[in-house]
Amino acid sequence: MVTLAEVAQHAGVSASTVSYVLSGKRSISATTRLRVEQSIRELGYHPNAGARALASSRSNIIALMVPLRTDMYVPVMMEIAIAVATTARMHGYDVLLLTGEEGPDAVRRVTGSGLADAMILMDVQLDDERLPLLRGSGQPSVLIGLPADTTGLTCVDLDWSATGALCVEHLAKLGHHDIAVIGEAPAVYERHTGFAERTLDGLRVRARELGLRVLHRPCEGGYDAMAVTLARILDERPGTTGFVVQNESAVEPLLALLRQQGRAVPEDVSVVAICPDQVAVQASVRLTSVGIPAPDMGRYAVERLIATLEGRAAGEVVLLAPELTVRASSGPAPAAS
Amino acid sequence: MVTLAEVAQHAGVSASTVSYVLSGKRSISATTRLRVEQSIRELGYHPNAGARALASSRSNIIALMVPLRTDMYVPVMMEIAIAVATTARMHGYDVLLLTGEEGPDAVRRVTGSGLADAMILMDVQLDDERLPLLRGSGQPSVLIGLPADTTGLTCVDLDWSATGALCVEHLAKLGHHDIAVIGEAPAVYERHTGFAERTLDGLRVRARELGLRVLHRPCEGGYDAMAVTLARILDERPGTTGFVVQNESAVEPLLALLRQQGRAVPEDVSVVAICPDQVAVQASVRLTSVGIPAPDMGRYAVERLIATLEGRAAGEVVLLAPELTVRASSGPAPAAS
DNA sequence: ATAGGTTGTCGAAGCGCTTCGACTGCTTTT
DNA sequence: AAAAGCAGTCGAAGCGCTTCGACAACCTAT
Repeated sequence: MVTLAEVAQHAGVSASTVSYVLSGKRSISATTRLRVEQSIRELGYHPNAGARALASSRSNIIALMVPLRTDMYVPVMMEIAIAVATTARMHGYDVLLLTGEEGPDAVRRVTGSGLADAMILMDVQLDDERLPLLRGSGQPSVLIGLPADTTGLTCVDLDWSATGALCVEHLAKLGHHDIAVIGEAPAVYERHTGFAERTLDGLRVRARELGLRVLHRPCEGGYDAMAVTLARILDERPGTTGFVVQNESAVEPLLALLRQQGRAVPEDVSVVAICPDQVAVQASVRLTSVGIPAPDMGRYAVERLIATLEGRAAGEVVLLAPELTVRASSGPAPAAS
Repeated sequence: MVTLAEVAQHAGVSASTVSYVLSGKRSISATTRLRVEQSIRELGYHPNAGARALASSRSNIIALMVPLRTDMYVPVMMEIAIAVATTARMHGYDVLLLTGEEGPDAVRRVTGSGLADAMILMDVQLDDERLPLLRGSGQPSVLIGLPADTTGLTCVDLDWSATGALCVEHLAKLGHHDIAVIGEAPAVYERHTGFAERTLDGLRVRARELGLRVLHRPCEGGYDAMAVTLARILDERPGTTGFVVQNESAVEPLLALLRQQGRAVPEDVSVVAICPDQVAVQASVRLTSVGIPAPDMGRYAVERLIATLEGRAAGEVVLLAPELTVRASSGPAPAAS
């Protein structure tokens, strides 16, 4: 293993000079810099991470806490994680992968040991138990998701409330009056995950303003669960012509079931999904959808975090505006029979 | 921030004693140990990760390199990643998330800087450019996937060749003669990803032994691509009654298209999928499938790695035996018309 | 009783880096 | 021409921990 001292000796300068060449924190003459850089290359020098962390008390690591539940759409999580890792690298940071499993302890451990300089938390619940710790520790952090109380916290999220409103507006404009919302699995609501509740609220409020009727049903993914849920919905509100689907894994089953029952999409019923664009275009009917900008969320989170680390920013909530793309699954409501 | 020295002072012992209490590397009297542990708790001490890494030259971090491509089934990646993180934590290790993007440079960086003690590589290609570096660096590592040359490497993977054979055997036993294989996206074959090629080889060899005809077609996911692929297959081999699907995102489209064409599953055609069990049971027809044991793969990888770090193991290839579960998508071949 | 082991503890020497103050020659200002 | 400033470099002091050798104090065998 090559050390700073060896590079210094090879280049004929002192260790501190090499350090300053590396960090750029003091001016170095062009000739010296070149010589040092040459030595670094020749010897294949890599600064030792531990020594660096010890001396500077900065690890250049960002901790990312991902949920290990699988009841939410996993590819979105993965996309966010990858965006976080990629963006972090662009800024010279590495990413430590923490699972939600450890819970608050992980926050304590990472904060206390100086393992990471900052944290990103995903899958934030409205009343998340990690938040008091985070506030108390003074650890720079960004939440992906919106808890109930955001004082002193930096949060990045899709504006789910606006997302819900947008879906219902689209259907209203097309003349639909009875809307059914296929929600996430019941467990998601039970643990008060912000995005699910906010979507529903935003949707309901706008629906009321527009004079639409809304029926909301949580739904596990898969065909069997969807079949039961759909049957109940059509039983209770036979006139339902618009569907908003938030649970990605219910989308395809819904389309298949509707087809099977002879209800044409979009002639008889319209479907609006809340899902990544890639899913929307790969479905059996190209779906009118509000996209989930996972990469943006990851990227923003890292950028906010680094701004905070550099003292360029403080607690703040960033809500990304939702965008609805009209595709082939929504159309004018059928004339009332 | 509380330091070792402060704990030592509080407990009335020397710093080294506290260190030995923590590591258990020398015997400590019960009374002293208790006193030290008490002080640690009272002061809320957490060892500093950087200092530890510097002094011991072990970071207790495992680097996990995940592909950032999205042309392969993402949830499997995520499941592996989560299993890796969870297992690693159980052994006192943290996980650093590296994206494939950096490629060989990441290996150099992590190896050189002592950031991580070991690496796990996913999405290994048959002739992976990271391998020479890995061999050269002496960095302990485990591959999830099987390259062409495994000398000196530790690898964990599903036995894809046996998987392919298993699928074809099942269909043969049911009396099918003409088999079509819906493969991964062409790009996956082009970059010589081991698992795709091995599956195909295993399947073909066994098919020849059993006297079956096999037609293989790579296929992007989604309805449109699948429609084209299916049309071509049925055009070339109208008598095809058995399908083996490796590309997860082609499965549902295939089922929908067959249904649409009036071919009943499993009465007219049988479908065997290679996918996680969860996907198999959630599909519109409960799929006969060979499962992908993602959590096992992650867990094994970490356990091998830790064994290597502790000098309890050397390079070795672990192939997990595939298991086929019969569900509702496969049945006896229809009588020849 | 004495040589030889154990057991439990301490002190000190680093691990490889960052960073602060100090110093040397210059160039600029007055 | 002296004072002041600046660019460029160095030496040394740590950062908080692990680990090695040393050394008491005690226990066992002869």
